[in-house]
Amino acid sequence: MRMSREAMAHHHEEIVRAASRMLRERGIEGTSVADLMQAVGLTHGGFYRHFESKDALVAEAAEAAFAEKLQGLKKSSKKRGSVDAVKDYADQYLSQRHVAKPESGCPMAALGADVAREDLAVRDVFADGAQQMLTELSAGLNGGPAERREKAMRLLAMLVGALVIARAVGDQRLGNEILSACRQPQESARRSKG
Amino acid sequence: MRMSREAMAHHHEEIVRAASRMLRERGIEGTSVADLMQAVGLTHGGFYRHFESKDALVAEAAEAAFAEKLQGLKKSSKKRGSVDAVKDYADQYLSQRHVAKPESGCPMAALGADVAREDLAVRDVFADGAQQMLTELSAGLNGGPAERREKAMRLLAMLVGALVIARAVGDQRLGNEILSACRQPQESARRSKG
DNA sequence: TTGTTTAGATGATATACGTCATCTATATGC
DNA sequence: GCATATAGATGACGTATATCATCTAAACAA
Repeated sequence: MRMSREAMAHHHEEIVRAASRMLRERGIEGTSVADLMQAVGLTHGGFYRHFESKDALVAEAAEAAFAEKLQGLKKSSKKRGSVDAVKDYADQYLSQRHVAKPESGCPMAALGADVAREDLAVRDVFADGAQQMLTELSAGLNGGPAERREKAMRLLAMLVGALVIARAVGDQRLGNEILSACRQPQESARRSKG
Repeated sequence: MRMSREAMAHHHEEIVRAASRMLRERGIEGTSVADLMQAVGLTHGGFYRHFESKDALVAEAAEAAFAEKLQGLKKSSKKRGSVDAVKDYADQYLSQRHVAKPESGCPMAALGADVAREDLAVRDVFADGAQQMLTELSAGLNGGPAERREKAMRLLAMLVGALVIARAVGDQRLGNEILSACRQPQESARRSKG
């Protein structure tokens, strides 16, 4: 039966929210339209009134996942300043909790490999998200603009890679060792010499 | 019809080799048993004479992919020494060619996220492969044993993350920028001050 | 050489998937 | 209030999947 505009908008939101979590947890191919709709309390039939295709949903869901992560980092920056915010972000990023909860975690680590095989629309969302993330991270690093951007790229790459590896290896000891090796940034070399 | 022992061993090898490439290119869920067998010139029927399940194949194929990569790095180490071998490895790792050719590339970047959802057998293969890779990389870095291992972990994480991100973003410019930001190791900070 | 084992081919089964057609009950426009 | 548009439910279609049963021809053991 037909729903009100608000009800439909609400459903749309809920579908995207659920998808952004389910996709990160199960991967793109592991997430079925029917399962997703059921998770929202609907049946599969209405799906195509909201999205042109599954791919279109993936793009929206990825956007939502990035927005969620960026919002957190931006809020934290305003409260504690960029430097501490970035430090905190890295620490939380490299936590066992993040390893265990991909559904609320970084979309690049959870979906990066999958997205590499998707169409341009989704990959553009990832490019946008990565750019914004780099801007936010570089604000918390020191050096000139170019150097800060370079550092942000290296930091982001290290974070994503550490998480991917820690999740892939069944060995928790190894995973944790990698996380903690990456937890202290470039400063560790300097510190260990002191 | 029944094949000779050697013929069967040869087929087994070819299936694993093809799988190790196809899995890295298409992902685990994107690789079907039938497609794989067809790529080797066989039909799907014989598959279960070689492997107990698709998961068992994934484990063997992942092992083969790691072995291939480790062999290359070890050979290079013996020829040019560990330090140059690791530098070369990082440069090749962070190349457009590697971005474009996942089927012959790093299994961690291509399959890490998928493997995180697989059973322990496959994840143990990944743990083993990562350990060996870390040993090999640390030999080409400087510092005490503990520091070298830590550096190797940070390097490996950065490499994997850079590749995952570069592949995910459709934007080639951004991808290349990230690759080149990661290409020069910790030395870049020192260099830029000189 | 004969009998047995078996690798691979063929085909089937059961399940799952994305997408679409149709139906129904309700929200919206007049 | 009435006519129309439509969100979601139901069900179907076509395709794809992992796995298993059966068949057959060839390799191996005796």
